Amino acid sequence: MERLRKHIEEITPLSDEEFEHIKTFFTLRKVRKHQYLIQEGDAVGYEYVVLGGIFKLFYLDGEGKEYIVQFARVNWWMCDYNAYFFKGKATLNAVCMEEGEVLCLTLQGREKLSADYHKMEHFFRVKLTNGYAALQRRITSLLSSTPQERYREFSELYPNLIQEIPKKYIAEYLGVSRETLSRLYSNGK
Amino acid sequence: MERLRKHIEEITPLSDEEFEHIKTFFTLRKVRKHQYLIQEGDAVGYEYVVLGGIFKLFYLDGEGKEYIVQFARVNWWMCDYNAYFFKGKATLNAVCMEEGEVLCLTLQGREKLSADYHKMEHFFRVKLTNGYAALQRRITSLLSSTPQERYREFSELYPNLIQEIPKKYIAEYLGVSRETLSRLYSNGK
DNA sequence: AAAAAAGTGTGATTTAAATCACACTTCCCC
DNA sequence: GGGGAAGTGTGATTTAAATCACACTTTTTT
Repeated sequence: MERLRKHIEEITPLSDEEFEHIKTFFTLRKVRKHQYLIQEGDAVGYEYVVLGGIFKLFYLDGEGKEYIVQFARVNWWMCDYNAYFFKGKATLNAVCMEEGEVLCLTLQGREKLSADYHKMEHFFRVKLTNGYAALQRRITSLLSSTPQERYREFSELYPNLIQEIPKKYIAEYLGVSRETLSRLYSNGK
Repeated sequence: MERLRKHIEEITPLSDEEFEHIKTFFTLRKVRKHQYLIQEGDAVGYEYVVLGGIFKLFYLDGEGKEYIVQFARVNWWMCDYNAYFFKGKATLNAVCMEEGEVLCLTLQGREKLSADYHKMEHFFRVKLTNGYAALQRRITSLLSSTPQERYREFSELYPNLIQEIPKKYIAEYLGVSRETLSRLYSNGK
């Protein structure tokens, strides 16, 4: 929980009492490899802040092919936000790729925290601001860049992830086949 | 300005005095066809709320090809948020496609409004929430859907836009060539 | 009202990437 | 520690979409 406090305080300072109350909205969950946090078709009760481990958020098409919308590591937030905010069924899946822990927050929790603490509303707004800007960049990249450029951008943005996760999944994130990705760096990148 | 009030009050009610003060942060600007609101390479001083007209936000690559990140019509917000929030140079362009009006808001304005009025911070958070969810869906679609599926999704989401803007630009939004898009609906969709 | 610019449909050709196929390696998990 | 699953590289083939080319239409501009 101390990690959560640090995370929030990167954006806004909290008093001890405030944090004592705020933290009651979060529940800790340990997650093992291959475990699902969100499953397509189910309601989405929580959003997740990663405390440790690696997760992927992905869409599964009719033929069983995966398309990775997001990876998530420590301090990343992860959810199928369409289902979560609008109380629909998940179209995305979230799975643990490397054992770790997450904190879970319900939508009511999020809204209550935002309503009760201007600070927390501010915190969420700043996080969303950053996230929105990042997604805008990702869209630009998906539209305009070649696979090799996307690979380069990715390795600059997440140099550590490149080492730690199978290239197969990086291909699924970049929107190319694993074979094409493999040829990108065996040939002259 | 009444339209702005209505727009904000879709999310949170405002007293007359509140709105009187809030509106001072916005400046009105009439925009003619082909006019730029944001130009690649420049600093991004404002974000824009559209009161009327149609706008496109796009990336221009080295060969002069356009890739449309977003269209914007009444009540849509539009900006190169990476440049705006992080005070960098624009990599995107925003241009008027059909004469109209926008309200302009500086980053300090936005932050001041958010700090002074919990309500406004709430308003911005809700707008970002919706926007984030929409971009998450767009990414899923760009990764996993075929051009024909993306075209169908687009025409369901924005049936009116389909009529009103040249198909050429819809192609640039969907990430296909205009020829391919043209063949999609001449053949059996 | 005429000229220019922008947008559109459709065929022919090229091309980048997907798919298929298979051998090899590494990672887990019983 | 051995067996199966998961991941990887590389060639051959197929395929969807980009590109090129051009005629035609519509919209803007002056």
